[in-house]
Amino acid sequence: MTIEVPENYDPSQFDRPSVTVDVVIFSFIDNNLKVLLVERDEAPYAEKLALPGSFVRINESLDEAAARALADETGLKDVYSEQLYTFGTPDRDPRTRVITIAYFALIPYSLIQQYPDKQSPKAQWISMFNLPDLAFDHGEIAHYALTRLRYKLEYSSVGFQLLPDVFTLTELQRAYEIILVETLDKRNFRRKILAAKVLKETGEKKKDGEGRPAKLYQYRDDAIAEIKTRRLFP
Amino acid sequence: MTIEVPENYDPSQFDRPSVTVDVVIFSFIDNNLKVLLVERDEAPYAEKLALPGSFVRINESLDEAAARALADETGLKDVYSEQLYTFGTPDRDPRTRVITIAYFALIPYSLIQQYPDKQSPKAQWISMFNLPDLAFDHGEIAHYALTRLRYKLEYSSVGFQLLPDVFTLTELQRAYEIILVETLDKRNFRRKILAAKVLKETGEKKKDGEGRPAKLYQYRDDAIAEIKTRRLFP
DNA sequence: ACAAAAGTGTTGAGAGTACACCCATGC
DNA sequence: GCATGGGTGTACTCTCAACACTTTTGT
Repeated sequence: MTIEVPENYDPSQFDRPSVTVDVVIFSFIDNNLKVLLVERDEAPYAEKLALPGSFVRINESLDEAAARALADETGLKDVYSEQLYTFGTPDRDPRTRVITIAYFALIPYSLIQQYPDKQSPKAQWISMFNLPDLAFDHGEIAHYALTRLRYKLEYSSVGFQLLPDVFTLTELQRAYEIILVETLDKRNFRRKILAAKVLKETGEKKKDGEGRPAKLYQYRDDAIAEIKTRRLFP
Repeated sequence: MTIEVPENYDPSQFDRPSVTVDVVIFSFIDNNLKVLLVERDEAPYAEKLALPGSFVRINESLDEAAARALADETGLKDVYSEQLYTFGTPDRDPRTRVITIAYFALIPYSLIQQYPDKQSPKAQWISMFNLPDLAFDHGEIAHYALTRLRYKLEYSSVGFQLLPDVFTLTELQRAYEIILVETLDKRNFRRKILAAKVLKETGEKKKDGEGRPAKLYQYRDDAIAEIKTRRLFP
């Protein structure tokens, strides 16, 4: 919704900043890390892409606002999401002072495919490694989220959240490799992921594709995703 | 000119939340981790202690607002400070909707002692291990900051920021032990701290105190405080 | 000389890393 | 039977963790 404001509109007359949430929604699609972006059709930055976001309503929590923004664009609820950082330089939105609490979320693309009509027609999935200029400081926010995602891949095991319900270890490894931009040793990767005990075999095997069929795994809901790293002090 | 407004926009009411910063300021005083708290003299929570904080002004960044809040209570500028988390449940302040961006800061008590008159008379240093009930959700925020501090002690080496300009390794170890609530091995502690190359000897020795005089160290400004931990994947 | 705190090395265990071949399936 | 990707084990290295005695000073 937009309203008309006078020519002499002066943002500083509002002594309260506006508060929004913006969500960096990642998924792994076509062997690529993609982020969900929406077209803006209002000034400023019309025709630039932006992160999905929303004003924080007066009676909802920040987490709720982020979940709502995510659901508006994807139709999904109850996905992995966490608060990222709060961005609030005075000039990040040229219209008025806007402080945004950024979130990041990981969703399996299979859920989107299941209900394709629930995804907003304005939303599109763009490769994180080939981002266009985004509106506001959203490019910076997206890259901050990527850094956080890489960091989390290293000390926890949230990688599954980006993949379909069932997947092979090779597919999981491929996702790690593409996001981290490096190759990993197959045997060591498997040993560590399995040692973390966050996966369970489904008993099924992947039928399509060439070569020997791969075992299919899924995430154990009861598992704790944090992998203990060595501590600095014992 | 048009601007975007919330979907539930109602011009007759103020639908913008207030935005504040609150700062958890730690120092190590009298062999204890202490946090700087201020007396409130207005309702609600009059006579309860609260974190130092301030409304975010319309033309200052969040970092600037936090630095200002910190300087108002301590007289100090340019101290270690970072954004912690943003708290925004609708009822955290009973008067009105207030979203607060929490920061945490580490300062050496010696700086306070140097200019004692610059510290606000309303401010007091309270043991983090014996906190009274604080106003709003400030108790929760302070404990969140403690968790972050402990975590940072383990993978980086920010411990010095809590100590005077020069200190002995035993004093530094004592601080780690008290904050982490565990005893550390003296030889292993020294080896790791020195291997991180964030300290330099001053050449001086501590003269007072009993026993053999200890070498005095200070922080190397050019050092990088992050200690590399083992990565999950090579 | 003794009390008090500073300072210093070594060894065993466990995790990390590097590396190459056999297996199951479809065509 | 061969092409394709799946799956497996082992040896070396390095960091971590545990542990006790000597050194320097003041009294």
